[in-house]
Amino acid sequence: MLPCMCGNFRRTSRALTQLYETALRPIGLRATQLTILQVLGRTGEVSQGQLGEMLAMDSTSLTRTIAIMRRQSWLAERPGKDRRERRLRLSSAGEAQLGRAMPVWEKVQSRLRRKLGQQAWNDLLQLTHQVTGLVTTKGDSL
Amino acid sequence: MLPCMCGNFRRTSRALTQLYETALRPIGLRATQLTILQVLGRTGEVSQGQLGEMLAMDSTSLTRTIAIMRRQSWLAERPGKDRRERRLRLSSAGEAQLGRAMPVWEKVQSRLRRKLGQQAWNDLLQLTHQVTGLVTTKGDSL
DNA sequence: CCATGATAGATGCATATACACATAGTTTGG
DNA sequence: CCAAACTATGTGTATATGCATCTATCATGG
Repeated sequence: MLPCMCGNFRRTSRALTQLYETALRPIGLRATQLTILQVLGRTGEVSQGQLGEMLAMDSTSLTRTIAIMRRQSWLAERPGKDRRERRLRLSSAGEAQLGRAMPVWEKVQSRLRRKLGQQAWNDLLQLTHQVTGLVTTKGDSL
Repeated sequence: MLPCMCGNFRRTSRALTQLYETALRPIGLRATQLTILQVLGRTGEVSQGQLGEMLAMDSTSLTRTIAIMRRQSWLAERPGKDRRERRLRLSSAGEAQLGRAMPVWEKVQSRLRRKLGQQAWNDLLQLTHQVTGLVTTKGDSL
């Protein structure tokens, strides 16, 4: 058991990413890309900066990932009233890709949930969410 | 709260990585590199493949990280009896770097533990370890 | 001992990701 | 209305990471 919380999370993320990406490989989707499709599917149109905040990801990092997803025609964008903004949403091809991904994703989720047990599963979703909130809160004394 | 366990872990990893790397930046150490120093400090000499297994990381990915750390002279290596293997250990400069990193790391760990509470902290270390084990076990029905 | 198949690590390629810095557009005090 | 400060995103650069594939070794059955 690594004593470092960060090292632990990074290791588990690598393991989970391999699990999910192995399942998603046949439909040509990476873990990050699935997350973006899922978030946009829920929220509708958001700016790149808002998306970065929701994902705890540097919004300039999203520039490259979005470019890749646009090449696949999964995303549509338009400028906002503030013309510096890129407002992003799923294209119809993006909705279709999300539709192909969901059954695969649900199967992986289910198998993992069964292995872990409902209690540990719920605890993990809650705790990881809590940590993200604690760590990303502005002005915290961390 | 993202519904995807993988997406959740990846997001929390990004947040934690920023927290830890901000603290480690003054001594010029990345999160992955700290983990490798800590593991080698504990285990002594191991092969690249063994290290990859301990970190749930593709051992060929380690080739590049190890090269970077060797440029900093933090690692020493020698071939094993099996001459395909690279057996790795900390150099004295690596031990010194680990020594510089530990107080910084402990401070970040403490602050986060205080914020989270001892119970959540322990639960997280245990649960993340469990997930890693479940997901990386060979021949699992996942 | 040798041909075969298996394994450890190296390399090419692609994505993920952060940060520093450059740019364009916005906001605001005067 | 304008200059200064601020903000959203793009770009250059570096590390992180996985997979396919290649090479050097090793292990094993004849």
